[in-house]
Amino acid sequence: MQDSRDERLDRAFAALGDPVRRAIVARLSRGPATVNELAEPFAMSLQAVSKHIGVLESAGLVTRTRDAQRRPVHLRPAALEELTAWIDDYRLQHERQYRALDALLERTEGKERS
Amino acid sequence: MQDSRDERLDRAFAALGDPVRRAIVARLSRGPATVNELAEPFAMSLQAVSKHIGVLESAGLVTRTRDAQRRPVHLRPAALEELTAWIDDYRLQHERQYRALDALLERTEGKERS
DNA sequence: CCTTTATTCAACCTTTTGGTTGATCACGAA
DNA sequence: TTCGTGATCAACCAAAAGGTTGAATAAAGG
Repeated sequence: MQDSRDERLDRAFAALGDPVRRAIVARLSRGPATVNELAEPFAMSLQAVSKHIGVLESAGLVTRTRDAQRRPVHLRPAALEELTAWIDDYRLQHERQYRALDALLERTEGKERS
Repeated sequence: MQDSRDERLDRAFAALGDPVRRAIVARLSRGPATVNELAEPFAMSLQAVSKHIGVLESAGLVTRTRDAQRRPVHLRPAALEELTAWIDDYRLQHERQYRALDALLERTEGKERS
């Protein structure tokens, strides 16, 4: 599995595009949790939740450690940061673009009036 | 199609989990573009790109206007903002959580030493 | 009108995703 | 060693995603 920045973004954004996985991330923001704990709120098998965690892990959004038989899951805030960075990059570029356009229109109007 | 906040987030995050659609968003951050213009960089049919735009639109990330036969696509920065808001919410909560934990550990160590 | 240009609709196909169940593995406790 | 608990692996299935091609629609330009 290659791991370019684009591929990481693909997996991370796609991972968050599922309500179960977003709920898991939300839960983990309050601290690590085991698979059992994470599965508890959902009306689905433990295995299904385990798969969701696998998806989050391969997206770099969480890590798994070991504690006896348990496999506590931890949030990886750096991955979240990378996502906001990507979004803000283009959101702010768009904003700048519009400010520039407004300025241009204002100058043009000025000329037409004169 | 119901349109709860969760469903919008689902669609928006999932929409960005595709490199073609992220490239389209990146392009649109520099200003509106027609379907033809948006399709130009990709080695795929116009129809496929049109579908991608449809996905972005139903996620609320872009809007389509009309200009003669053309259907210029525009970025909707408010939707991007909603995504960063969601992420930052949990990213910051996680950070606070850790600061609180650190503080607790520090106090405990202090007691053990005394 | 007829043609060209820009785009969408529709049917279809293949791959991926999100779930299931049953078996297996890893560990701690008795 | 055996048992119970926590989690993963594997095989399978239905539904959704992402692409294709061909036909249809909308508007401008001869």
